[in-house]
Amino acid sequence: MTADWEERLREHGFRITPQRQLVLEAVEALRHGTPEEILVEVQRTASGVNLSTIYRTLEVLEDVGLVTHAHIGHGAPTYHAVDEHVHIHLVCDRCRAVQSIPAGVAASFVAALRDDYGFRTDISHVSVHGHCRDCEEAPRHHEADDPL
Amino acid sequence: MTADWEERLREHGFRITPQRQLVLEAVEALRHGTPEEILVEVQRTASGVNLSTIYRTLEVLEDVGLVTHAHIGHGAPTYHAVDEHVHIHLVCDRCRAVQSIPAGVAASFVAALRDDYGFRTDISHVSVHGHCRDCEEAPRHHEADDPL
DNA sequence: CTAGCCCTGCGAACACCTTGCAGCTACGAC
DNA sequence: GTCGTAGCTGCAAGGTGTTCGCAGGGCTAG
Repeated sequence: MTADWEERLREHGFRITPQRQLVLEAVEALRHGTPEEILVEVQRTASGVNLSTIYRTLEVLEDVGLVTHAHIGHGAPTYHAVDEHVHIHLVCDRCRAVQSIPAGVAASFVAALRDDYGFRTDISHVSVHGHCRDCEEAPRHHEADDPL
Repeated sequence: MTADWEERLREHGFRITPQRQLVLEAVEALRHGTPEEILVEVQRTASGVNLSTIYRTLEVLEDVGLVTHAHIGHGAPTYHAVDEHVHIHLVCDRCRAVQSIPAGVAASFVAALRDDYGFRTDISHVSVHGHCRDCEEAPRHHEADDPL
């Protein structure tokens, strides 16, 4: 039996390799993962895998539509599998917390962008910045001096 | 006569320096500028200014509320003066074009986030990714192989 | 004018990502 | 099964964007 992801890679002329399988499994296991985190997860099984392989593999997997990425902070992007529910990231700029909410909340906004500007929005790629409930209620005037 | 920006800095205990003035003027002149672009603009007047000073100055100016930044691509953030009209960036992932639209378009979305999730959205900090009208109408299957 | 501390320039360091290359391996052809 | 080749990987070096430590200099209060 041939798994769906193998099919997907072959369709696009890519080969099936242990590394590609491991990266895909890592992404699914982590739900949200930076390339670095994915590397660590993959290395639990295969310690020899290199970071550059992670990057190249993620690019391939994204190309064939098995994973997507979103820019949450300003640094590392986070990857997740496509069969997850489509969601939007709410990023608190004060405490760095990330909250996921259903994409439906933005439906009318997305529709307005499409109708008024002809812009097709990739809503899962968006990250919304602001302040979460907790930080808003406790308005101390210093932002996240805890280095994460 | 004391300019408004000087007042603003003093209020927060910061000093007035030529570098801070030049950076602020550069941001206002460029309307959208990365730190690197701001450096170039500043160096047209004062060639000795260093990049690290740009970063530190932008941090100070943002702290006192004279400039803000938004993450447009995945790389350099762009800074702009706060007296600009609040706007949202529409980023086309295919042709890299950036379009600015009035923040009002997202009003109901922002309201929903506030009411349903207690999240206070900094809408000008958001960048929305997707495909612009032109790229959507000409669906060629290669993305921006022109290296910008 | 003077003293003190903030601010700046400089260089090194850091984080994140990409690239060139040599060897290995998946996979179609036989 | 085995062979050949092109695609893939590991490694190390390099690139870009950003931060930090330090020593000297300039802004400001007194």
